[in-house]
Amino acid sequence: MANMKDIARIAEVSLGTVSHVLNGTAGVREPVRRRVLEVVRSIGYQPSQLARGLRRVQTNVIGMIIPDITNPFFPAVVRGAEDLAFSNGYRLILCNTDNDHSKELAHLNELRTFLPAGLIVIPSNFSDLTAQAQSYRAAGAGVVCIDRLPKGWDGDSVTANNQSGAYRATQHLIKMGHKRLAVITGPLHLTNAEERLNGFKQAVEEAGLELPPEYVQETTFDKQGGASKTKLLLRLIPPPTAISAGNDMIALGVLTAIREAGLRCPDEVSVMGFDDLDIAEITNPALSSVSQSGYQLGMTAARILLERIAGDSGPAKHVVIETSMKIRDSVAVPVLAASPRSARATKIKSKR
Amino acid sequence: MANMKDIARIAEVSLGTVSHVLNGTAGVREPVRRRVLEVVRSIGYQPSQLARGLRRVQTNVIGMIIPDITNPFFPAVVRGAEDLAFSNGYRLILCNTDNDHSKELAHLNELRTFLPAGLIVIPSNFSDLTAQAQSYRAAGAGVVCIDRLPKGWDGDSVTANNQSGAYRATQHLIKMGHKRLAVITGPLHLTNAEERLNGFKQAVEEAGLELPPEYVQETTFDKQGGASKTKLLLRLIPPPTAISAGNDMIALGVLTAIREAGLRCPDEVSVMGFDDLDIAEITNPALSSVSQSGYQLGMTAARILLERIAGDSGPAKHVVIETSMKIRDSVAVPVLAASPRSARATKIKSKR
DNA sequence: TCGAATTTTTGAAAGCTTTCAATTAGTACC
DNA sequence: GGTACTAATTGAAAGCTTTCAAAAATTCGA
Repeated sequence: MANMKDIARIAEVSLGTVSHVLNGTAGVREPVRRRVLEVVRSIGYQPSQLARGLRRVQTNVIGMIIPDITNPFFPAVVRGAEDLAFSNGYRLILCNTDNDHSKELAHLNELRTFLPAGLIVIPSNFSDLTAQAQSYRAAGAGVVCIDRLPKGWDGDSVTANNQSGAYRATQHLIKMGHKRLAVITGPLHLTNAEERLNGFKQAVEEAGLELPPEYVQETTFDKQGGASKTKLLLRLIPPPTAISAGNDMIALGVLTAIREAGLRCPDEVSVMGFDDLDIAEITNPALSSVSQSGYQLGMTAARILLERIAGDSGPAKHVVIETSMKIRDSVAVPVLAASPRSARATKIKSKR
Repeated sequence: MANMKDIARIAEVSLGTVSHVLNGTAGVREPVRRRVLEVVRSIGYQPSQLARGLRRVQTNVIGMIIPDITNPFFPAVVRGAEDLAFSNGYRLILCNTDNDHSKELAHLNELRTFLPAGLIVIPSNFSDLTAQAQSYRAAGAGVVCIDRLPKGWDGDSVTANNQSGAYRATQHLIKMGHKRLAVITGPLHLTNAEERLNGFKQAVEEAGLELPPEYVQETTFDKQGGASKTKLLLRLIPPPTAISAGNDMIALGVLTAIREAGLRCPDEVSVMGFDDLDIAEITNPALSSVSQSGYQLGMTAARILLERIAGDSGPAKHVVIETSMKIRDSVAVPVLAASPRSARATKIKSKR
């Protein structure tokens, strides 16, 4: 591959001049500039990112660390980040941690040796990111934490307004007439799961409703967790008439478990999701959910990172992205009978 | 960050020796070796991937070029590749092309300057990959093409057995008693779409059934395409009793359009998908589909690439991954009446 | 114990860019 | 046309590693 030395030779200028033309680091007389550019074009020269990065102590790489690209919420996040990064000349190195903090650590240590311009991280369980980020920042790289925050995080962050989203979703259930609301949360050491639970509790308390401890179940953010906890909830006496799920994957499990228990959603049990994944439209019944834009999450993180790279050294930024409600068919007015199990279920059309 | 010079100074050896210890490129006497390793450990040294790549003319980066990570089939592919790459010390740079060959070209040109060890590519529409791959290979980088192949591709490839998958799926429809089979294919300039169509046709011909040209519809690989072509198919006289979709996203649109036309699946129209995405379990009715493992696709590509990196310079490899049928509820025995539209639909349980 | 053969270790160069101090060219003004 | 500037250009060093030829150390056999 051609290098700057070739350009310099052919254009009959020095190496330094070629660099100045390419980077605009010093004034270059117009005819010379044109001559160099012409050679660059004709030869199809592209600067070595390695040599450039080595010299500048910074590459055009952004490390993106996420739990698992296979989880349907994350691709949009990655895409949002990639789009903005790409259009600004940056490239993404994608790393999956499977929520394993030792895998995360391995990625963090390895990525450092690429001298990335920055990192966008969805922290793993019990992440040690706070300490690691310190050394990245010392090396002049930005670190933006998204979706959920490790404990003690004081750097830039982009998160959804989980609390208000869950709060409004729960209000919706209450307005529909539900009095016995249960919640199946994600792992509560994750800030997003915790915030959603807080939003739920806030709405329940404000409405003066009781919340028996058995009505709050914690599990993993997946279908299986949702299904097993739902089985448990439906066996309680009295059972809840509505279940608020920590995310859509959990909600998927809830729907399955309701069906397997011989009950019908929304006739006998209402379900509310969170995330508004594409699948929410497809489930039967279509899932009402709190919509948060993963794409915007990722893109905002990239935007903040680019600002940092451009030199912004102001105080930490905490962007909170608002959610919106997507009302579909999984929530209805509850059956009035004390024990819905024995009640003659009457189909009541959900309000749209 | 510490560098090899520091190690050499502290361990009281030369730079070359440190390198030899780290890479095993020359015999180093045991006590010396231990001394160096001890310093490396205590200082937490990690080699600069940039300097190493620059010198070796090859980095531990693999470029992964795909149409769009947001498309539900691709995350598993990426994950399969990442898992094997990561465990062998390689990192993935992820690039989305949106099936736009100029965007693909931009990525290909830019990636080159990272001196990647190789590329895994799902080619875009009208991809110019064949020419580009040449120059990558000349630079000692492997290029593996997956999922679909650009025209004239003669390099390594990993694809699903699209033809046999579609063939067997269509046989299944025929065995269920369908005589009027329609197909909605993806863009036929994509080899995978074409192969699936061929498999479909093969089964139809072998069964001695007629295939009116209007029963073959081509569209994009998405919901919308599936929906609009289905509307068209259902207006034909006579309409098909079964529709084979080019992939599950198309099938999703087919299901929606059937419902919107006031018909029922599988009672009045049977539907067969391709890919067996996670959503296939969720649709109503659950979608019968041809299952292909994206994870295995990605992982196999990474395996071949690693073999190439390790020095294998044998002839091009063409791995074909077998598919399997996932029978669910979207296919049933067709209603016998000549015009299903007017027939009194009788629910017939699909065989499992 | 000596010389030859082998193994270890060393030092410098190369890979490609950016950057800085130093040099050269050009401009403006008298 | 010459001086005092300013602006443009140059050349070398630095960033960190690998690799190769050469030098030094060790081993082996007699």
